[in-house]
Amino acid sequence: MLGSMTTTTTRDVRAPGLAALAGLLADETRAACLLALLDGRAWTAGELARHAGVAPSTLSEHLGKLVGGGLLAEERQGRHRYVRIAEPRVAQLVEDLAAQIAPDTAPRPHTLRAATAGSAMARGRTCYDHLAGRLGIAVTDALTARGLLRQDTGFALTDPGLRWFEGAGIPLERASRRPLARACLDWTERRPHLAGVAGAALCRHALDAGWCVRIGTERAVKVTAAGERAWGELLGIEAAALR
Amino acid sequence: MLGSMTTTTTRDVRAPGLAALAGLLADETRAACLLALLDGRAWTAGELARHAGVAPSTLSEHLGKLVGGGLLAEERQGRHRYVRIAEPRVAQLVEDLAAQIAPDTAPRPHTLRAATAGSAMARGRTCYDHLAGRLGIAVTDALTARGLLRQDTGFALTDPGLRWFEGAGIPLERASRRPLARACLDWTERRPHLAGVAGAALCRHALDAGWCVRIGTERAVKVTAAGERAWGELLGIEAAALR
DNA sequence: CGGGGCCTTCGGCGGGTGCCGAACCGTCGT
DNA sequence: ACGACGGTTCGGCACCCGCCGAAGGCCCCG
Repeated sequence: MLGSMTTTTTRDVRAPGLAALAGLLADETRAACLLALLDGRAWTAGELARHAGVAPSTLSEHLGKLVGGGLLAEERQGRHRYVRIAEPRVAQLVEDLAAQIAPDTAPRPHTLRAATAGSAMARGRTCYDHLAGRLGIAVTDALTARGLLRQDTGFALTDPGLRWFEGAGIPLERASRRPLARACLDWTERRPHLAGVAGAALCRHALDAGWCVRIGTERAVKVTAAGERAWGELLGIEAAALR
Repeated sequence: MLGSMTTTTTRDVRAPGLAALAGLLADETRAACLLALLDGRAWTAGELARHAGVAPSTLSEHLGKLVGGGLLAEERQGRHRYVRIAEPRVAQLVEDLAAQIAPDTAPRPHTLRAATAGSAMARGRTCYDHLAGRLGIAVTDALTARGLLRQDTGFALTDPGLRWFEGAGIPLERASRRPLARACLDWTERRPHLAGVAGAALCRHALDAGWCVRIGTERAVKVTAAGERAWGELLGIEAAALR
């Protein structure tokens, strides 16, 4: 990644790569794009322009930088330019960065519509490719309480945890360079939840199996009736904790 | 942290906090300062100015931004202004960011002096408050091979691992909000090594007990003769792996 | 084949910011 | 008490970069 960065430097003390990478994130419009793309989907340039509130021409230049920097991957289809986050590590980086921001610095919603949308997001949402919000926390806590996930000495699945995934019919790609389990700090709950290969597999399975459905066009997800049963049977999660 | 950031925004889609935080890292001079401060020590403003190759007045302004943004903490002593990384999570953020940069993008050393210093750094160094380089990898691998650290399902100490730290006389602060074990991606070896509370405690103990000593004014560390014995007895690390 | 939608390129504008040198202030040493 | 030194403030300069509108290209659809 970061293919287009110059390496010309007089002193090896300098860090052009680091500054250039941070520079890609250091613009409000580009940051808004990356946060929007954290939903894991591919957006068109026009959608992002309207979302960020800038002219299409302006956004086109931003996309050029983000794609050139390796943060985004693009896919041209006819007259549309679809763009998505290039790699999970990019999503992780944006998440980590966002988690550094003090909670009280985050803007509060003003309108009722934004408030209800916000509370839906707080209940449950996807964070790139895994579950977050109160739902993500509840699942992570349940895994931990049942001895399937270990958080007290780090963050890793246990052997019973591996068997649980197998028993639930959720295959885990173990050959991946990506870590099997990783902590992602939730920026509404300020608590870690399950990310990594296992987090992504669990989220995908929950959506495929109809345990959760996406609501609206945002990242928010809702637990279905079937989901309440499944989460309860498999992890002993109370239905009340999912609402 | 990030106390001085404005929250005035017309749309909650915007992410002024994220962009502002990234903006602090998006300058070559500031990035050079942060990388230098990754040695965990406190530097004076003048040292940093000479290190970065800019006028003292210029660096003073940079320090104002970094301190104001909560990334650095300062301590005034007489006519000196000592500055250090404010919190471990800031160091973690810089490490994560640096790890994103492609290895072949990293500048290669030009002079012989830089090359030898580079190889000393590659052998062993500190990464903020824990061990890195080949030494850090060797220790992490040895912990993993002995079943004290689990990397295959995430990154966490095992129960024998907890007892090992106790038996070695290395106390672990368990009440901390900081994770006990965390993976830090080494940017010379491109492999994870032990960070977090356990990594910091192990590094501090290794320096206190004389297993390692700092060489030069950089982050590089060297394994002593006593260290070779200790690493061998406690973790079965071959002396050859430490050189 | 023509029209409209999506995107990109280009020119130009304005604001932000990194940089320096000069002047100033406080501290430490002599 | 004086000078040296480290750090800061200020003014000014130059550059970079985000923004827009206008114009053009490309693709799809009618």
